[in-house]
Amino acid sequence: MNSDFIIYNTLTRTKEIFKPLVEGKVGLYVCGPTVYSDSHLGHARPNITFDLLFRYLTFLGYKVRYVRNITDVGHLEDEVEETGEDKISKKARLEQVEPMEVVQKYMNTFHHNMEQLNVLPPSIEPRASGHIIEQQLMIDSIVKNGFGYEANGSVYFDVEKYNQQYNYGKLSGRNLDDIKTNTRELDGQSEKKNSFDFALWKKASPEHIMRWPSKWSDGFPGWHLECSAMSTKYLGEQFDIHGGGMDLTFPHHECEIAQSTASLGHETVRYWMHNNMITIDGQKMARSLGNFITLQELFSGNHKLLKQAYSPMAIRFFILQAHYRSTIDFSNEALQASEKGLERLMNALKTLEELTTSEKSTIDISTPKEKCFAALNDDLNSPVAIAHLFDGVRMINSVKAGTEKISSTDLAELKSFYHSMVFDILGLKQEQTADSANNEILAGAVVLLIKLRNEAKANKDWATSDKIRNELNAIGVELKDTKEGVEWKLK
RNA sequence: GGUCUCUUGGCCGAGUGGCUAGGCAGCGGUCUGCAAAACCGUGUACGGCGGUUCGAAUCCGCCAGAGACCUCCA
Repeated sequence: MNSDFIIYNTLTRTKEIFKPLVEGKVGLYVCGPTVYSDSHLGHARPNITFDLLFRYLTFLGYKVRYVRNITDVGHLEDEVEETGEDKISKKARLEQVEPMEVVQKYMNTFHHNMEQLNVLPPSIEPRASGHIIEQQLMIDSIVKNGFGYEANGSVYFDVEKYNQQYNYGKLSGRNLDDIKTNTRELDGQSEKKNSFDFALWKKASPEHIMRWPSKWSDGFPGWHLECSAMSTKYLGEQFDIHGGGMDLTFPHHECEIAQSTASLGHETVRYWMHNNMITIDGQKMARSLGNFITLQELFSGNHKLLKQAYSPMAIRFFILQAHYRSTIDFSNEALQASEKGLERLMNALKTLEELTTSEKSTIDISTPKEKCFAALNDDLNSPVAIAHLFDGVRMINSVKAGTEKISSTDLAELKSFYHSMVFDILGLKQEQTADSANNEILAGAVVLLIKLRNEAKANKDWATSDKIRNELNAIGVELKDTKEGVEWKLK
């Protein structure tokens, strides 16, 4: 690549040329899910966005260490109850359910869903529960440096003191005075010096079952701490990119900066990247609004808002068709449009394998290619890259239709470009509809029926030929009469 | 209430001070026994009102509407 890769840095609010800390290597940390319930449509966004980043950086030749955590401690207790089928008494429930059971169950679901979406696994997937010691050590250094204080077995971060020396609010564009006047006063915060101080270590209440011993109390780490501790552990005291959803900017990422700075004396992250939200009818998806759709429901179509099932690839394509920093509004219409567009793109990839070549090309294949990469280099602009991919689709179809010609060298280049862009970078794949054994039997039967239909056609017995076509269509096999003969495929 | 963002053709969505993506849907045509697919042609959209400018949908102001964060959140 001869042009620079540019990314938007939330910290500076500008697009910056990406320069890794170490030549040829990239350290990438992304906030992963809290595994207390099924993964939902919202989880698809950051994971696909940063999967694209991971894939593209890799394609550019970087050796990427991608760390994405699993949050499996902290506020888990409350959430377990909220999944509430019915109101089993708290105590009974806590006695019956091992928290790690909940964690394991939803972590498995998450992994399965990510695989369906063709999201590559990260290089390291650390769990907060496995890094309690690292977190405790970090608390030690924060306290030692004077930015943390103990109160009644819990440890809090002293935001006001930190802000005297550093800038609390630099990422989210807030200043402490505003926060002071606008933070809601909540009950039970009396042990904190200020309401905006946040917990580094929380003493566990008697019924809280996830707890670890410490010199302060039996308790659990504060919810911002894991990312600071684990990113530093695996990527070093300074690393390239930290990603996550926009809703994490404040307070989560702001607190991460404060913790790391308070502990190490300097910031760790060079580029902050934030993906925007998915909305439904213009509103963020939330349990309380009743517009919450899990990935499982999306793939099966089993939800009142869904008119049909949507394949994982249709969801992936839908998300890639919007820029990651824009909100994207969910609707059946939009998803159906993506589904059809994806089909068109994937058909063109099959067509690419069947094209006949000519002496000279009448098309310029370098244009879509260059524009595609230019788009990705410009802050990962996947929608524009896809637009240029469709320009190429028109070329491919024109060659097939015979209105344009392509040389063998151009065809080879075009194939290689489409394979890299569509499969390796965008991470799309042809969907499998049946296993290969079934396919063989099915193919034999379909070929036989096509043969019978051809005989009927030869006799101008349109009733029979249409019947065969319609019946096959009804069970999911689509026939097309082309100049080269009859083509068929599973719908 | 505070901070911030957004408002693009039927739908989704890029982009940008003049050369005005793309997908889906629609319409007309070619092809076909018909259909499908494919191909060709077709839409001067940028919330409203002012201002700056030779020129703004793109910059500025005001108004209206929507949303995000401020509490767990992707």
